[in-house]
Amino acid sequence: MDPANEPVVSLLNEIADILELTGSDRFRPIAYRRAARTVEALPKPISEYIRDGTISELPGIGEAISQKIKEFVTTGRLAYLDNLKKGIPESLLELLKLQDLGPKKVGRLFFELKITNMDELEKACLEHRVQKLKGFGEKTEQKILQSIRFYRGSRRFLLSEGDEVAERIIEILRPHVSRIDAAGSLRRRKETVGDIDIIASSPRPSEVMDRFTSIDDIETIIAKGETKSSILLKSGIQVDLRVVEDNCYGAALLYFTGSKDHNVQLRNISIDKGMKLNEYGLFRRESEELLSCSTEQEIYATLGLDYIVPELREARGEIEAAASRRLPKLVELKQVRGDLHVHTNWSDGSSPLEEMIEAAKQLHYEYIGISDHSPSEKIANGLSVERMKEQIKRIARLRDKESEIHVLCGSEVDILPDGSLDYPDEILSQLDFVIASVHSRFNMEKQEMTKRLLNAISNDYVTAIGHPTGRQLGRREAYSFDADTVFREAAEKGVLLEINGSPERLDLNDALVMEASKFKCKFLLSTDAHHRTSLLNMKYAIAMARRGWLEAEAVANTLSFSRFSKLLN
DNA sequence: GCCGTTTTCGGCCCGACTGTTTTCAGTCG
Repeated sequence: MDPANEPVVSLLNEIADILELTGSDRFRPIAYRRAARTVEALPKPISEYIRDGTISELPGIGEAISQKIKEFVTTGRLAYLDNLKKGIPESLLELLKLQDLGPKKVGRLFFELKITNMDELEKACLEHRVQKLKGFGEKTEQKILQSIRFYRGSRRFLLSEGDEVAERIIEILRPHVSRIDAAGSLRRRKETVGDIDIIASSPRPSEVMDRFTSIDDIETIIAKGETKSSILLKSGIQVDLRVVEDNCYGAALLYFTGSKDHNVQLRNISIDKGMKLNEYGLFRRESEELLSCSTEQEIYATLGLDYIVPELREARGEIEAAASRRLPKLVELKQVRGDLHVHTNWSDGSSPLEEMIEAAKQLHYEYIGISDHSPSEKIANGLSVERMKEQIKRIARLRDKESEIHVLCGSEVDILPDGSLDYPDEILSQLDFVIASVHSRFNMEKQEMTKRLLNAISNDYVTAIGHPTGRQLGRREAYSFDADTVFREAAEKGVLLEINGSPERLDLNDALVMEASKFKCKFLLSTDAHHRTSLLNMKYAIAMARRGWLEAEAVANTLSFSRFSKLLN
C-alpha cells in the first residue's frame, strides 16, 4: 500500500467498525470495507485520484464515500466520523480484531458490562463476569482470553515463511490424502500472509484431521471438525485445513484460493447466468444440477471465462479480461535466463564468487552478473575503487574459463544523497552493468528523494534502479518519492526497474509494477542473493511480476544473452 | 453505501464450525 493512503484505509475501516457495533443497516459497513480494500490496493496516493477527478470511478467508491474521503484528505478530519464516534470509546474498536469476537458480542460487552478496552475485557474474563452474560459461557470466556494472547503477539508473515510452513505440513499430510495444495493468499503469492490455508481431498477425512491436529509444534487447536480444522502453531501462525471429496477438489481449491473479492465477482457472474457457485461446485440454480467441479479450469470454462491463474485473482479486472480473452500471458520462472543482483563474500555476501557462478549454472542460467556493494556501504564491506578494479580483473579471468555461462561484472552502486553515484566514471565505464540503489537517508523529503532518483536515472552508466522503494516488510516503510515521475523518466531513458525477490523486500511490489507498466517501463527480475541458496528467491520476483500482470516481453532478463548484452550497451 | 446485458430501487456470496442453545446466532473466510 502507498503509505500516504494508510490513514484513509483506517478511516474507512473505522467507520465500518462503528457502524457494525451500533448495528444499523448491515450492508453499509460492508460497503465501507470494500472501499477500504480498494484504497489499500491503489498504487498511488488517493489525493492524485481526487485531483484528476477519477476517485468515484474506483470500484466500491461512489458519491458519498468519495465526498467523505475528500473532506478527510483536505481537512484532516471527517465530521461524519466525529459524530459517529460520540459515545463509543476508541479503545472499544480494537476488540473487534480479536478472533471470534464480532460486532454483536463487543456491543453487548460494552453496553452490558461497560467494557471499553482490551485490559478491561481480560479482567472481566478472569473474574468470570463475561460467562454470566446470556449467550456467553465458560468456553467463550476462555476463547476470548486466548484471542487476547494471540492478538498481542500476532503479525503477518513473509510469503517465504508461509511457504516453509505450508510445505512442511503438506509433506506430513501427503501420505493420508489424494490431493493437497496450499490455497489462500499463499497460493495467490501475496507479499505477506496472515494465515495458511491448505486444501486436501481424501477418502478418509477424519484420519487427515487427526494427523493435522497432532502435528508437534501446535500451540492450540482452534477448531476441529470432519471437513475443517484450524490450528495455531507455536510460531504464531494459524493454519486452516479443509478436506473435501476428490471429485469436487477443483471447486474447493477455487473457493479457498480467493481472493474474497474475486470469489464474489465469480458468484455474481454465476447468478447472472442462472448458476450457483460454492465450494462444492457450479450448479444450475433451479435444478441444483451439478455442472462442473473437478478442476478450476473446467469451472472457469463453464462460466465462459478463460482460466485465471491464482496470482491474478484480486478483482483488478482479471474477470473482464478473461471474459474477453484478453488475459496477459504472464512471465514464468523458466523464462528467466539470468540474475544480475548477486553479492559475494567480496562485500557482504557469504559465498565466494565461484560458488555463486556454480549455483547459477545449476539453475541453467545463460548469464549471471556479480554486483557487490560500493564504497559507501562500509558496513557491508563495500568495494573500494582499488578492490573493484581487482574484482573486474578477477571476473575477467573467470569469464574466460567459463564455457557454460556468461559472467558479467557489475556493481550495486549507492545513489548518494545528491543523486550522484558512489564510483567515479572511470570505474563505472569498466562495468558491464550498474544497479543503482538508495541505502541511506531514507527520510528525505519527497521532492528531494524524487530528484535524487531522477539524477541517478539520468546517469548514462545506470542499467537499473535497485529495490526502487527501499521498503522492508514489517521493518521499514518505503521512502517517499513521486513514483509516476520516476517511472516516466526510467521508461524514457531505458533504465530498468528492479523487481527484487528478496523475501523481506519484494520491491517493486505488484501494485507498483502495474503502475510502472502504464509508462511502458521494463523490468529486471533479481534476487539480491547474499548466499548461493538465495538465488532460488527468483520465484518471489516472479510472483510480484505475475501479480503485476507482466509478460516476458517486459522483463529484460528473459532475453537471450546476445540480446541482453546489446541492451547493456 | 454501492450498483445495474432483465433493475435507478432493491438487492447485496454462502456454507462450516462453535457455543449455547433445544433450533440458532455469531463469526469467519
